[in-house]
Amino acid sequence: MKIASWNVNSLKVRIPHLTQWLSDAHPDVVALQETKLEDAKFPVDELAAAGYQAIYSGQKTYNGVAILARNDKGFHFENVLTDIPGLDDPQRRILAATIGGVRVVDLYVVNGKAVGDEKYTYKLHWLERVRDFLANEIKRYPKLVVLGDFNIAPDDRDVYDPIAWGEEVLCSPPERAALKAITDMGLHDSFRLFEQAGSHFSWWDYRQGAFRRNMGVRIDLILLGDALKSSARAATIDREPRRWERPSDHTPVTVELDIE
DNA sequence: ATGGTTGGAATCCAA
Repeated sequence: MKIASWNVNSLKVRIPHLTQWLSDAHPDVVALQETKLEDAKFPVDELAAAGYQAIYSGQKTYNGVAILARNDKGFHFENVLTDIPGLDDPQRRILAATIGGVRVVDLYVVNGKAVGDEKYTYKLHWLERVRDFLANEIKRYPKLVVLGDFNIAPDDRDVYDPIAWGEEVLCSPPERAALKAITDMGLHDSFRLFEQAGSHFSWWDYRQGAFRRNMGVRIDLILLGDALKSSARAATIDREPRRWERPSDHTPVTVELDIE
């Protein structure tokens, strides 16, 4: 089973990129973030033509998450959640479903803007609620995958210039501690099961030729529960779509699991 | 220190 995550930064603009990449990479399950589309405008037909069914939780202009699954595998979306139980949040940032026996939780973590900003405070609070939610999810569904745009670089290897970046947003100790509180529950960064070197990034700023200069950060993650860790066969970052015309500022990340 | 780019909306906000 091949599972991917991609922050598309407007699905309306990126439908050609997404359908091209689906055709190239043939993932079984894809978690999307920043669709920026109301549910009524979700491109169900275009994705069906590409061979994928979808669930989605969107809003106008901001945020928005979706999960795609290949039609030819006979997958169904079961036990779908669009909110953290008990958290009343209009921002569409979480979507969970069970697909082929695997629990998939798609997250679009709050960016936070800057350390100390009210959005940063909201980010840390939101991550606490996510941690509590995931503690219950992993009990109920040991075969858990948590993936998406975490808006946190796990450590200095995941930042092009950690000295310059310092303890700014995406790298601040409280954010990294919030991520560690999640991974400490037995949710493993799949990319680091295979690759230990730095300079592997998933997001590059649109400005100043950042992609060409590989000035990026690795903030798009796929976490695997203990029960799936030994099934992992590969974890990759596909830089190719970032080279395409009018790209998202993020590129897709993938994990291959040795399960059907 | 500042500004650089993109998307979606409305001529500014979020990333």
